[in-house]
Amino acid sequence: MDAFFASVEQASKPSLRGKAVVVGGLGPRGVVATASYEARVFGVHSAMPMGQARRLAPNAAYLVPRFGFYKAISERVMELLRALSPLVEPLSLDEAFVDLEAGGAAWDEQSARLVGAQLRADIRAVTGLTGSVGLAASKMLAKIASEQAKPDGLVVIEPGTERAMLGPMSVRTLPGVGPATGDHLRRAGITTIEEIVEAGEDEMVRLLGKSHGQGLYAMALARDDRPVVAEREAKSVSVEDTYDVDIHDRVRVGLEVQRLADRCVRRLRGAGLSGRTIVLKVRRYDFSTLTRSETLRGPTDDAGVIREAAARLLDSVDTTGGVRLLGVGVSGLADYTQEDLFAQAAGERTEAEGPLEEDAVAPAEEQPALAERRWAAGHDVRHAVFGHGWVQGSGLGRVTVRFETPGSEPGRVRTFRVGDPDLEPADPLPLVLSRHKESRGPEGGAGAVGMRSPAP
DNA sequence: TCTGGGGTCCTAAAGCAA
DNA sequence: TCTGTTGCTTTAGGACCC
Repeated sequence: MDAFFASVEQASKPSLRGKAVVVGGLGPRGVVATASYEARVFGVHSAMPMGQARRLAPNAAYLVPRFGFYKAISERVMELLRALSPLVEPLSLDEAFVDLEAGGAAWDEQSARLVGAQLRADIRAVTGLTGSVGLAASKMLAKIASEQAKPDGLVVIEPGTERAMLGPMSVRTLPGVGPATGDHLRRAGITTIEEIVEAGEDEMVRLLGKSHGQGLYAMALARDDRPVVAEREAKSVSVEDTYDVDIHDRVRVGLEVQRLADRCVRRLRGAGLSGRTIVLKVRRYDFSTLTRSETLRGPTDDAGVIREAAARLLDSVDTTGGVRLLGVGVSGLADYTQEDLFAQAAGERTEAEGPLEEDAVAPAEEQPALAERRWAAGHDVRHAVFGHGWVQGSGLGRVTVRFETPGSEPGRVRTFRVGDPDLEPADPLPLVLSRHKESRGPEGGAGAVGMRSPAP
């Protein structure tokens, strides 16, 4: 999907169409999750600190992500993909590989193009959003093709043309080459994919190690036979929080770790999982990050056990100077939900579990944050008189709401008191009227789509 | 107002067992 | 019994991806 989060917001908010929209964390330490193409013109891009984005595009609309809504839309798209083939491998909410050959949906360039075009139309009809399709003989190439196809396009890489196409491209095009590897290669005089080929496999292994070196060399030759894998099991579950200001108080750090442990356990149990290895993550005031882990004798999903392990791990960490982020994770996952056989690993474990189930009441000091969350920028609201709208901004005891819906004209803005009883949070409205196939548009969008090698 | 959150995979060192 | 090799597990960190 093209600029997925931002596109969803533009589709639900007519007044934002054609405008610069930035979705991401709005706190003092937020980063950009997605920028609309209009915002990218100003140089705003994913992972950029929000403050920098605001300097570059001060007049853009800044919105908090609505993951639940994006997930629901993503589900609809994934359904369309699964109708094409049982082999669908989601990479994220807005991207997936599809093995069209395995599904019998396509067997050559011609049939693949047809499927891709129809898919784009279907996605447009079902979600109202556009996206892009990349068609090629491997996952790597399909991914590159889909990048080229964005926004709102379809690109086919024809078998036999791969090497010539890749040759002049930057090494950074290859999946797995990020800033560090890119720099490493550049210092060795390698900036293009053909230079990887010229350097040879041995040199790549010498530079990057066996696994990475061999992998990249193969990619540079357009050799990639990784299969599309439908169900990949989770290998870890974790939660983490970055705090608006560094935490110095050691007691508070301990409390936060307990809260994170509880949240982690809730997620773990929600997925019906247990795990053996508990991981504590600490990012300090200077952004240095360290992890400490402990492996139990058997998997657990017990809040007391995981809390205690996290607390023990924290004991071994120096937090003087302040802490910017804390995280708790569990890996070494096992599938059973049973009461674990080894809970006594924490021998003297008391039932000091406290209020775990369901979010305990937020501490008083979080009340302002709570009010802001209730009126988070971009979230939907309903007013008893003016109807459905969304929060444009809030502060100083006021909320500004724009009253419009996906199908309406751009709407009017009104301001209310934060405590106005006529105003309440609302669920997002569907982006497309739930019609049947007849309302299918001529254009559409989709995620990255892969196709296995056609027979030679 | 410098740098989110949720993951995956790889490497290397150290301890231990065969 | 001593020494060396190999391999597995645990731990810590880093790179990368969306």
